Parts: sequence; structure tokens; C-alpha cells
Amino acid sequence: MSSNTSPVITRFAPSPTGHLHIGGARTALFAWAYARRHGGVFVLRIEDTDQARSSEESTRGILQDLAWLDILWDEGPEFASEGGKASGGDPRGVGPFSQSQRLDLYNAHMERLIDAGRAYHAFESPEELDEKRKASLAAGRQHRYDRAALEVPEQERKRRAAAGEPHVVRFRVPDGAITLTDEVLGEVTLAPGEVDDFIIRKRDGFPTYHFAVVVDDELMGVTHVIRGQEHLNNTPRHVALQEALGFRVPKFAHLPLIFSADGSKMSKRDKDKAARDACKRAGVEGPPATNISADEFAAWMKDNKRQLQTEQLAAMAESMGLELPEIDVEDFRAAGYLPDVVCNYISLLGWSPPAEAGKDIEKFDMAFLCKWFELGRIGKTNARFDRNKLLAFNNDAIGAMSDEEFADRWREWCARYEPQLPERLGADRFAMLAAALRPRTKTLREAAAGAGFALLPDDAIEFDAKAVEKTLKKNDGEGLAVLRELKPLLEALPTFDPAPIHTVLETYAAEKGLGMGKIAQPLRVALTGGTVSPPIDATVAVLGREAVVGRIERCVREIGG
RNA sequence: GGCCCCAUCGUCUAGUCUGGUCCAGGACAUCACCCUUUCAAGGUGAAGACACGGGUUCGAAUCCCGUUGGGGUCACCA
Repeated sequence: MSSNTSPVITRFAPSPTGHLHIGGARTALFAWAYARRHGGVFVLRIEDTDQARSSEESTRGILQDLAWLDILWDEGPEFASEGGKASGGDPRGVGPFSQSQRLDLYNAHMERLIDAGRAYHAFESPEELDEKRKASLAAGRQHRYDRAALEVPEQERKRRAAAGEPHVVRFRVPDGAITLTDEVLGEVTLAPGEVDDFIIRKRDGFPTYHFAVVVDDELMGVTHVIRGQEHLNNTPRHVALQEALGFRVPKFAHLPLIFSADGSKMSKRDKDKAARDACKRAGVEGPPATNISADEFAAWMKDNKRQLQTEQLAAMAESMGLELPEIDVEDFRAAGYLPDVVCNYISLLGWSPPAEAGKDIEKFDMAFLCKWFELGRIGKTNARFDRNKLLAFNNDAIGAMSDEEFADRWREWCARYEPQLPERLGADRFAMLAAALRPRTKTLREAAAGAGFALLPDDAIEFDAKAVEKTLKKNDGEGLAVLRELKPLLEALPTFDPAPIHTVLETYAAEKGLGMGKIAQPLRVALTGGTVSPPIDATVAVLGREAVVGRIERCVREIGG
């Protein structure tokens, strides 16, 4: 970086009121990439000024999700990820990074504003304001705060506030139009009177978002504010505040929003919707999970706006065999997507690499993103999230891996979501299965599902009726005959590895003048109960001699009668 | 509803700023065929868009205006 330009400082500032949403992840990714590209600093700040909704647990979850995506912050809460990489810290001494710990800082600047007459105490109750709002609405007027508090003389306002009377602090918004320049959208102007005297300190003494953001961005030296477009209308407030406080005005870049496939804004509600629709389709009348009360369920079914807890929805989905749409970063992790693929895909939502980077490049890694990311190439139009494309990318990434790497990644996934799977399989069979499954699996979860046949006890295999008919009974039971002849051949094999198994099957097929399909399919049904499994030699090898012989015997006995 | 933002294949997008090289390129999805030991994957090919209407210009996807459509936002939430 040249020495005459100030370093780039970006930040991601989530409020810890829930899980990290995939849209939030993209915001973080862009802010991170921009800082990386310019050799700058990426700060993580926790916006927990809403005491009622913020939680420590959410904060931990968000840090974990970011670390999983490998979006690591230079400054912010200290965190050691599972991979052992440390993040956070405060080399410049601009912390703490939780707003709830910065109250003194906010109050100091707030007092300056009040003393300068740019902000004032207001004593109306929330109920009072609510009534005024309703009255405006009923009269068909746009509601704006009427500055009623200013009718109380200044000295009296200060006296009452000092005496401890409950109050808020409002910013006295300057009269003129407010214009800001956005790096993505260009100039945006709000006419005079569009912004009213908004609250900057709540009754509970905490600053509102608007105030805290402005103070923190200044104190932390943030040069580029990168955030979602839903904040665009807030930005004039921030600019007005920055000017009143004598702060630098950072550059702004408002990102287009991410929508669900149906065109609505992607939100946790999508899960409620999917679950509710499923309940309606199935005609469910009582709560399908134990962590939901009957009343709660009934109210939720009736009211499309009502939301259940993530855990409740998960329990419901589990009991109904339902797949909820992925919304949170954690959802994608659980669904078996690779973090680098998720980053690759979401970076394409609203951004594309420049031509200098290469022609029509879509698949790239984090280093590429950091090398080429620029605000000027962020689009203005909202994007729909296309799970199919993400899935295709994930599939391609898995396809490009070595068997060993896939096994490692799958093992890590299993440790979190299916810990019994590698334990019961053992290292050798796990590796063998991983190699067999890798070319035909799109997600790590899918691989786990495909491993089911190897996990079941031999006598628990359920033979699919259609498969039995088609591959075993048809043509006077030619499939069963194959099984009977194959059993001793397989049993006699000196080593039970894919290669010799393959040779035996091929030799047998040649002798009988049969196609591989006539042999592999009956065997597959006998061993797995169905017609879908990894290549037959791998399927046989993974199960091992004992299980193979046992399963064939049982199949012949039960189907052959 | 007020205000603000946006508008290229079904979807994500390249191209728009610096009009002509664009009868618009890529990717995902779709369809067809090939391959095949199931399921996938893979290969080849096809179909598919400049929202509409006015300007400006020799020439507009690209510039201007309007219409329509979509979205965001209107809290003592962030």
C-alpha cells in the first residue's frame, strides 16, 4: 500500500440476537475481502445495545460461524477456532468490542451534543408516542416526531433529567436535505423533513444503534462501511450525526439484498413457512414435537407471522422427516456444504470478478477473492439464493478432491453431526467408504446418508419390494440363482478387497455370458436392500466377508423361500 | 401510502460509466443424445433474456424522460 493513503479499516458489526444469517455472512465476507485486498484491518464488533434480545450464546455462535467460514478478524473479541487459528485482539487499543461495554464513551459524546444544543432530553412515554403515531396514521399523515419535548424550557429539561426522571435523548436533525455518496448506488438525497428527530439514547441508558455505530466507527477509525441495503435509509441519519459530532464521514457501500427462491427476503421465517406448509399438507393437528406446547402450536399454525424457536423447528422437522430450508450459516454447515464453497457461492451474489482476473471465472478460492474484490463491481440488483447452484459448486469441489482430503473433511463433519458413524465403521472401512462415496456425493451429509447400508446390522436390512421383484424374482428367479452361485465364490476369496472382488464378479459374468448389471444388481439388493449403493466391488468390500455371506444367505432364505 | 433503491435468459451474472467489435457471452437449472454395473458423475448438443413506451443519435442492452414491475424503509430493533 502506498504511504500517502490512509489504511483501509472495515468492520462487520452483527447484533447477537440469533444465528449468523447467510446474508450477514456475505456482508462479513465482503468487508473482510475488501480489507484484505487493501492490506487493511478487519474489525469485528458486537452490537449488543438491545439488552432484551442480545445473548452471549448468540455471540459465541456468530464467532464460530465466521471462523468456520475462515473469515477471521484482525481486531475484536478474542477467539480460538477449532482449527487452532486465533482471531481478534486489540493492537490499536480501540476496544472493547462489545457496545454494552462502551457506555461511557457514548455518553461522553452524547453530552457534547446536548451541550451544543444538537440533542435534547425528551420525557414522553412510549405509550404517548405510540398514540401520536396511531393518530397520524389514522389521519393519513406521515408520522414525524413533533418536537413536543422542545416546548419544555431547556433549563427545565436538564434539571428533570439530572433529577433522574426517565427520558430519552433525541438528536436535533438539521433542517436541510441530506446527501450521501454510496460506492455502489451513487448519490442518494433525502429531502428536508424526511428524517425526524430520532432517539439516540434509550430510556434504559443505552445508545440506539444509530448513535453507537457512529461513535464506534469514528473511534475505531472505520474508513469503509459495508452493509446491507436495508440500512440505506439509516445512512443519512448517520451522516448527520457524524457532521454534528465533528467526525469523519466514511465511505459507504450498500449491498444488494439476498432473497429466497420465491422472491421474498431470505429470513428465518422461511423455515416457519416450510414447516407450517408441511403441517398443513399432512393435516397435523397437535404439536409434532415435544418442545412445543399445544397452545403455542395452534397459534403458530394460525398466524403466518409467528415464529418458533430454531430448536423447536428442528425438532419438528426431525419428527416429520422434513428438510427445512438452509438460512443460517450453521444450517449450511449441518447440510454438509464446504465453507470455501459457501464463500465462493455467496460472493457471486452481487459481485463478479473483473475481466482482468480471467474470462468468465466463477469458481475461486478466498485468495482469489481477496486479490480481486472491489466495491465498484458490486451490483445494484437484489439476488435470489439458488440452492441448486450452490449444490453444483459443492459437488464439483468434492469431485475435485483427493479421496484422502474428502475423508478428512467428511470425518470432521461427522465428528459434529454423526459422531457414531466413523466410530462404528473403523478407520479402514471409513476410508474405503469415503473413496467409494466421494464421486457420487454432493454434500457431506449425503455421504453420511449413503453410508447407511454399512451401518445397519445384517438382519436389519429391509428388502425393497420393487427391487426384489425386478432384480431377484423376475425371469424365474435368475437373480436368486446368481446369488446362490456367487456366495461360495466370494466366501472363498483370499483377500476381501475391491480389486479381487471385481475380478471374481467379472470372471463369473464372462462365464455365464451375463452383463454386469445382471450380477451387480441382485447382489446390491441382497447386501443393501435396494438398488442404489456405491460401485458393487466397493460395496462388497466395505461390508466384509462375514456380512456379505450373512446377508446373501438371509436374502436367499427370505426371498427364495 | 410517503420516501429511497433497482430492472439482461427460469436463476446468478458479463456487457452499461468510456453508445458501434452483442442478431448479447458464461454458470446453475431444463431438454435431447452418448457413456454406463445401480445412483451419480462425465461428454456432446439444444432451447432460453436486453420489462414496456417515448426520445437523443448515422447507430442504444448501453444516454435521457415516462410507465409498469420488484425491493427496502418508515421502533425507546439492529
